[in-house]
Amino acid sequence: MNYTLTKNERLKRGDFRGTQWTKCSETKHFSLLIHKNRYEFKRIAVTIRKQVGDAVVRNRVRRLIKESYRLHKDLFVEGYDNLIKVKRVPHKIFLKEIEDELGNLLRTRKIHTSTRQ
RNA sequence: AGGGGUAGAUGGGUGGUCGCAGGUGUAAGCCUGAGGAAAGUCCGGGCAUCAAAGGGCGGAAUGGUUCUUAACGGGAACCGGGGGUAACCCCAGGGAAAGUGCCACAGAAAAUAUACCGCCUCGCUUCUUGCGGGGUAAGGGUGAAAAGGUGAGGUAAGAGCUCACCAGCGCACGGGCGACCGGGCGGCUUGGUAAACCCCAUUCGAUGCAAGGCCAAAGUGGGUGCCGCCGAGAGGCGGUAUGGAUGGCCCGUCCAAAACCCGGGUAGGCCGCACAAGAUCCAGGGCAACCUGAAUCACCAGAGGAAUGAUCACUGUCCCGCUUCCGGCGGGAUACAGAACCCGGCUUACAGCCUACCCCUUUUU
Repeated sequence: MNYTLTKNERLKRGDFRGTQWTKCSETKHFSLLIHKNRYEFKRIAVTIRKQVGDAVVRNRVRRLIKESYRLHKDLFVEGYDNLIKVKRVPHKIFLKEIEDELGNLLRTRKIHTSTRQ
């Protein structure tokens, strides 16, 4: 188990073109969309709309989500692209809160991935 | 001591652990990694492409003067006007006798002046008085603004009708590079609005790094005007001057026409891309903005659905409470905000703390 997040694990511009995303689950602030990729490993991307907050808040939320992914990689499934959409900004932007909500997001997801495989 | 004005600085620190991006290195590792505003995208430039980026019309911007600068709508000094006891601050600050338009409500009248009340006078009538004609902008009332202001003379009552001073206009003189200032003379006078159209002067080609250049999977070939005649067709001969580009339009200019010519270009990658109007410091010039010269520094952010993060410990600053001999303990606060080609400005946001100079008031001497 490694706690890294390299460039290959991030989605690039071409990965968004014509991709059919499947919405798996959703919490108060986030929603999770996944898509089977053609690699052996998992990848992640975070999207936040400009209307959600200013650049400082958006940066902080994205970094904390990436940090949570890095520390809990085992919760994600291999061979899938994960797109986390931030619908609105939580009141408390701390690592603990983001980790907890992301845990909830992934726990409610399980059914969908099993049916796809 | 209190209140105020101007200019500026700072934008928490140290260490550990887990990570990210770039550079370097065979590797281990080492080095570097957001801001004063990175923001708003409001101006100006560099750079790049567009057919030479040419002329005219249109359009846009600017608007006291002189400087400064790569350039500016920025900055400096000065002039004029306004505000403040003062330090100081604010001003799109050219033209209203080139023309057109507008000036709500109120008011008699809002621009070739006008007569509602009042004042004076004449006629008729008459007990008081009333009616009609004429003169009058001194007074009343309205308004943001009422046809120069104040005073004296003058008059039937009045009026730049006359005179003095003031304001404004014109003329020459003196001073200043200039905006303008000063005193003098003249005739006595022409409302405001140009961030209404407009006029004048000056400036501006367009588009922005998603500019643009190079390589290039996949997929796929493309172009060669029109008319007439001949010919089965391929094609040939002759004629016509058209088609396309110029990004608001026109002129002008350029490109293409018979046998072959050539690829263009998506995904993706590389470059553009950080040595630049560079930073620090010194000397000289200038009231200042700024300029000139010398020295030193250099891997010093370079991402791309977008790195610069997370967490722990100690600690700095400020506030509150408790305790109190220095002091200690507990709690809280620590802003605005995130590079996206790069610079020079402007504007806006900003917790706390600090510095310099200046002004006013009070007290003491």
